[in-house]
Amino acid sequence: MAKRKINIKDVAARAEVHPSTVSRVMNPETRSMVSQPVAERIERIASDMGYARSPLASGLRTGKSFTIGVIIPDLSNPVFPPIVRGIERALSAEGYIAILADSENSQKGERAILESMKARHVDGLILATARIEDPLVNDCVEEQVPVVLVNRMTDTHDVTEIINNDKLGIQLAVSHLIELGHREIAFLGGPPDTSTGRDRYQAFRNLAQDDRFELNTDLCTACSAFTEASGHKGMLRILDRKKPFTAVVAANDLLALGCYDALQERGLSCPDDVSVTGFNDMPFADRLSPPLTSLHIQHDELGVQAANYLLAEIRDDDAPRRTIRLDPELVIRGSTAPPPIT
Amino acid sequence: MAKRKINIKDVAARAEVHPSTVSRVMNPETRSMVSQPVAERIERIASDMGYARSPLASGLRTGKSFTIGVIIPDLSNPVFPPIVRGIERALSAEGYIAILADSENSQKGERAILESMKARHVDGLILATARIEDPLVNDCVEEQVPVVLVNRMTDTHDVTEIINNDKLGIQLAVSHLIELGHREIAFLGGPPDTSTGRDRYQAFRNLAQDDRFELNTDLCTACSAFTEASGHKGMLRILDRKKPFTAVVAANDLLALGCYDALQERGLSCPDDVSVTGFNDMPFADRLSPPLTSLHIQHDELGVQAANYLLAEIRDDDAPRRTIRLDPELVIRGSTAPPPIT
DNA sequence: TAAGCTGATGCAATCGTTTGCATGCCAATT
DNA sequence: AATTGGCATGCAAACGATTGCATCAGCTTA
Repeated sequence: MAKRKINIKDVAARAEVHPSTVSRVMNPETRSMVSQPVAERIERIASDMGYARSPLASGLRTGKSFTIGVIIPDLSNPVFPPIVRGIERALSAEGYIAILADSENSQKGERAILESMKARHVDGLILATARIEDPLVNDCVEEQVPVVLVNRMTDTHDVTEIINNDKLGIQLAVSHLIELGHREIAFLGGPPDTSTGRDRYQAFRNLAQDDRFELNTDLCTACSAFTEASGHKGMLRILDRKKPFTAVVAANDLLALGCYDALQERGLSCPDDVSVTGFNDMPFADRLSPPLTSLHIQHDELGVQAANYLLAEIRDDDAPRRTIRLDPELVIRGSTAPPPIT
Repeated sequence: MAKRKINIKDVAARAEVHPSTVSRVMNPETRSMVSQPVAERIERIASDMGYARSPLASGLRTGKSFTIGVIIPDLSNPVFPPIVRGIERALSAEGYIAILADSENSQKGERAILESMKARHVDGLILATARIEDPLVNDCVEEQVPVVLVNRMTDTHDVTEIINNDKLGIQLAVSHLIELGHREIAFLGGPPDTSTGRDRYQAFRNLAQDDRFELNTDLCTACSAFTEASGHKGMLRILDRKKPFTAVVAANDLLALGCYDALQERGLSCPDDVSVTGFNDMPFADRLSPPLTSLHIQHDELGVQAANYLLAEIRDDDAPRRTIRLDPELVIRGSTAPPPIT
């Protein structure tokens, strides 16, 4: 026989006080309104009876749900699980929970998810799906739903963003290649409608202007998604242009993997013929063949900070919006080596 | 100016009917109670006004939340993201959402998460954390919270479980090794308090009894967690016993990776000196060095089925509990080869 | 034509909390 | 001694939906 769920009234009855008094005791904010001895007694009785307050009911009344929506473009991209984990850990420490959805990279999916989350009265949202122009973000801002972007940013609005310092990352990768002696460097870019796609490319171009190496746009291409397949196709495009190069900077590890495949198909060896750098330092990057030189980003920390800033905005409407950039670190592994001697 | 959230009363007022009528129209179950023309009019007005019903409020009244709790032991274990994805996809197709939590392999964490989820009135739970003796599962069963286990099973209760066919998996791995000519096979097992740990070991032992090869318990060990570090330590234990062997069956890919490390430390080459098989066929297993021969399990499908069976149990209290075993497939890659010629 | 039925809709209580306001008490102030 | 003030608590109306029951109109049927 399932013992009936006990509620605030049961506690009140047993303690011979009014339910509202119990409510005040249970809520840290209002706890001070009730006298010490009464509060203590109620607290004891409540825990004796195993009282647990119903977030549904209180949420209904207060409009808060202690629930955060998290939308991820693709959970099978290994960057995201650690971020989600960080988010989840930071949220649960504050009594919030995460409701997770994977949009599978579809804008339509995102919209549907967003609606469903708003209907559920999430207190805020963490989006890892943002594009440079993103109507979803607009909607949230307009409707005053607190939102924080993680890993990607948007241009159109003043929103808190927790992202990686892409400029620094690309700098580190390129410097490393230049030090090894590379001068003809290809760039395998991400989708230009994402900030990670655009900014990494921009950083790459800007470096070239510093005349540390020459930019050859024939050696640059943008892939339509951050996937192996897309990286593979992109690399083939570059190869087909028949311009010489000795290194590839990929905007993401998965693209780098696609690049591995394309090189192999064309009989080129990495790193003997071509060096490759990735971006993200995904789990097990050290175990790939060859182990991938990549930029380690602070996945967990990205998630943790996103969660914390979101909570700050939830608690204080006009907490300042900011853009936090976490610095990546170059991890040098076996996919980069000096260029072949010609 | 944020347009105020419109509710069922607003719609009722505009349509000049009673809120209850609107409620009936909005709910497919009761839709038939109201006459066609009125229903249509209400529906039109509701969508004109952009009405969205509040799951909180209706949940409060009905006791349902259309929310499912998902507890994962470790999101950084690459088996889980695809499972979570499958779960999430299947749930959202039916209007449910997933609230995700990572217990970080701690029983205490699990308990806390469970409480928080029950307080939030989840309609059911999917646990990927089950141990063979699992008090959490007991609690759920006792309190009649629908629960489905995924990837792991428990002995103590009659609960629906969606798991991999471990016996078949181990059979496939061992047969493969025997065909290659191996006779002295080591076993790197998982935690014996998990079904995946225990059953894989049991399957391994039973095969030995079929006298296809000889079981040598000196060549078998159990690791305390499904992690690389634990696999590494386990493999060193086996190596230190100085018994000859030419192959290792690991109960999980991460253990196999730890095994790679241990072998390398001792100057042994895989697969030239020792063949290794994994289990799970984690993403990028094909790109490891050497590419890992492993058992491909249907991650997505595991998740999808878990979600679907859970929904079935939610809708029908006494839907039968079952144990579904999905068959894995052996994927042969570069970590297995004939034993060295002596 | 009265009784009975059916189908559509309204009524009001309910789910479990929160919270602005009212109340009542006691101590302090003048 | 009367007024003021403050503190602790009770009261009751929300929050937004659902649902058993009542009602009522319009039919059928005897």
